[in-house]
Amino acid sequence: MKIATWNVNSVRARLAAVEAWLREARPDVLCMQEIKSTDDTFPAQAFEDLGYNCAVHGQKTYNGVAILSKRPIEDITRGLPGPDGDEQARYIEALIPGDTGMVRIASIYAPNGNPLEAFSGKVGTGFPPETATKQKNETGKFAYKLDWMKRLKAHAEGLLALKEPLALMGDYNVIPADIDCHDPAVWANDALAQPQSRAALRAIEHLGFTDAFRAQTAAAGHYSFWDYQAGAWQKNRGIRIDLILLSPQALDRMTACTIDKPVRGGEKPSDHVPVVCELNI
DNA sequence: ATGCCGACAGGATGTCGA
Repeated sequence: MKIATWNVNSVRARLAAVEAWLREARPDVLCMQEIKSTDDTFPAQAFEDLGYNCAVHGQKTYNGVAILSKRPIEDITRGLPGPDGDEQARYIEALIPGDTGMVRIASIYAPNGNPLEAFSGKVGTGFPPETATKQKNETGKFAYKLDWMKRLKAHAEGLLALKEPLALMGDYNVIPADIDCHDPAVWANDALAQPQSRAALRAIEHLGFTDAFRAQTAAAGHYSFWDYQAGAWQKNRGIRIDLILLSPQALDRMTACTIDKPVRGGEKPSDHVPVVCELNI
C-alpha cells in the first residue's frame, strides 16, 4: 500500500496540481493538510472521478485536513480530544483496509507556533487599548502549539496500545534536527526549531514511533518545504517538517519512504511537497 | 530591521503561514 502526505496550501488553488500528482503517483492514500476549505467547498467530485473516497475535516479560510483513499475509509475520527472551543481543524483519522490487513492513518496539521513572544512585533503607540489588542492576538500561539502537541501525544499513546499498523502523517511544523534544515542559524529564533518544539516531537516518537524517512537515511539536506519568498526553492533553502511517524507494526512492513522533491518545481506549486511511504499491507 | 511570496475574504488591504 502506497500512502502519502502533502500540505497542499489550499486544495482549491492546488486542484490541478493535486489531480496531476494523483494520476502520476497513484497513491492508495493521500493525507492532505491546509486544504483551506469547508466540507461544502471541498472538491470531492474531482477526486472521486479519479477513484478516491474522501474524508474531510474542513474549516473556512484556515487549516483543514483530509484523507483520500482508493480503498474504503472506515472508523473516521475528526479532531483531537481536548477542550471545547478549539475550532481549528487539524486532525482526521481513519481505518483503511489493505490487501492483508488494516492500517490506521491520521492526517495531521500541527500549529505553526509563531510568533514566539507576545510583544515580538510592534506594539503600536503603546496606548493600553492597542497594547491589549496586540497581547490578545499574539499571546499564546507558541503555547497553543506545545499544548496541541501534548494532546496529540496523549491520543497517539492510546492508538499505540492497539498494537496495529499506524501512520501519523502530516505537517508537524517542527524541524526535527539541524540536519533537516539548510541553515539552522536562520531558523534559530523560529517556533519550528525551538528546543521545546523538538522535545514535543521527540516525546511522541519516544512512545514508540519511528520517523519513516529517517529509517531510510541519516543524510542531511532532504527537505519537504521551501518558502515562496527570497528564492528559497532556487537556492535549495528548505526544511524537513512533513513527517510520517510509524508504529512498530507499520515500520516492520515499510519497504520505502521518499520525498517527491520535483513537485516543488511544478506549475503553481504548494510550498510543501509530498512524502510517500510504501507499506507491505 | 523588515519584506520578499501566496492564499483568502472581500471588494482594499490585513491576516496568516513557516
